[in-house]
Amino acid sequence: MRRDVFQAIADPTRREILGLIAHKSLNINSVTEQFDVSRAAIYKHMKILTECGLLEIKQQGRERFCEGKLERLNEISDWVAQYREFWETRLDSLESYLKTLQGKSNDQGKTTL
Amino acid sequence: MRRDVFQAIADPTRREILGLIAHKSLNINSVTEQFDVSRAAIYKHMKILTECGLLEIKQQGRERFCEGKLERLNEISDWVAQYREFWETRLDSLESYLKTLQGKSNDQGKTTL
DNA sequence: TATATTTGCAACCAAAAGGTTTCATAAATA
DNA sequence: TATTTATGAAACCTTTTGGTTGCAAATATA
Repeated sequence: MRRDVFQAIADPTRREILGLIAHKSLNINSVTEQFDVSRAAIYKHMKILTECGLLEIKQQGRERFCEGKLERLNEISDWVAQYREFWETRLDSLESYLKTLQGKSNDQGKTTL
Repeated sequence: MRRDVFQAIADPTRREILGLIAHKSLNINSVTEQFDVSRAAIYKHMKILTECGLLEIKQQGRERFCEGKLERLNEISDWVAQYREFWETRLDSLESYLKTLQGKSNDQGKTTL
C-alpha cells in the first residue's frame, strides 16, 4: 500500500475534502453530506488522508472532528519547485530575449507565440 | 479515464521519468534503460504523461524524443498555493505572536490561533 | 431504559492501474 | 535485399482503488 501525499491528492474527492476542512473542522457526517457517495466511502478517503498526515481527527463525544494539516502539502510544492526553477529559467531567458527584440524596435508590442 | 496532472504525478515511476527528461530529451529506449520494468510499461507511463500535457514527443527518424513540459505543473502548485496562503497565515500569526512576546511590545499582536 | 445518532469496520464487487508477453511496422544498416 | 533497431499496440493477468451494504459498538437523548 503506497500511501504518500502525491497519491492522496490524486483523487478529486479527497482534494474536495481537504478544501472543506481547510476552513473549519467538520465531523464525518457533515463532510459526507457534501458528496453523493456513502459515508463508508468518505470514511475511507478520510483514512487515507489521515495516514499520510494531511488530516487529524479529534474525538469529541460520539463525534470525530477532522482538521486539515495542510502543511504536509509542502512535500508537493517542494517537488514541483525544483522544476519550477528549471522552467522559469527558460521562460526568463525567453522574456529577456523578447525584451532585447523590443529594445531594437520600440513599437513592437507583444509577439504572439 | 481520469487523466489529469494530479493523477499523472501520483505514480513514482512517472515522477522519475519527469526527472529524467527535465534536463534533456531522451528517446523511449533510453528512458526504459533507467528502470527495471518493460518498455511497454514505460511506454504506457509516457502515454499518460503525454495525454495530460506534461510531455511532448518529437519524431526523429525511427526514434521519438520525449521532451518535458514542466510548465503544466503549475496546475499543481496553483492548487497547493491556495492552502499555502492559508497555513502560512497561521504560521505568520504565530510568528508575530512570538515576536510580540519577545518585544514585550506596544503593538496589538494577533493572538488568534 | 429504550431509541437515536455517529461512527468503525468487515465482506464483497466492478473497474482501473500497472505490469507482462507477443506481434506488426517503419526506418536504418550490413 | 535481409536484418537489426525503435516503436505502437493488442491480449492478457494481478493488484489496487473506489464504491457498496450491513452490522456492531459507543454516545446522546426521549
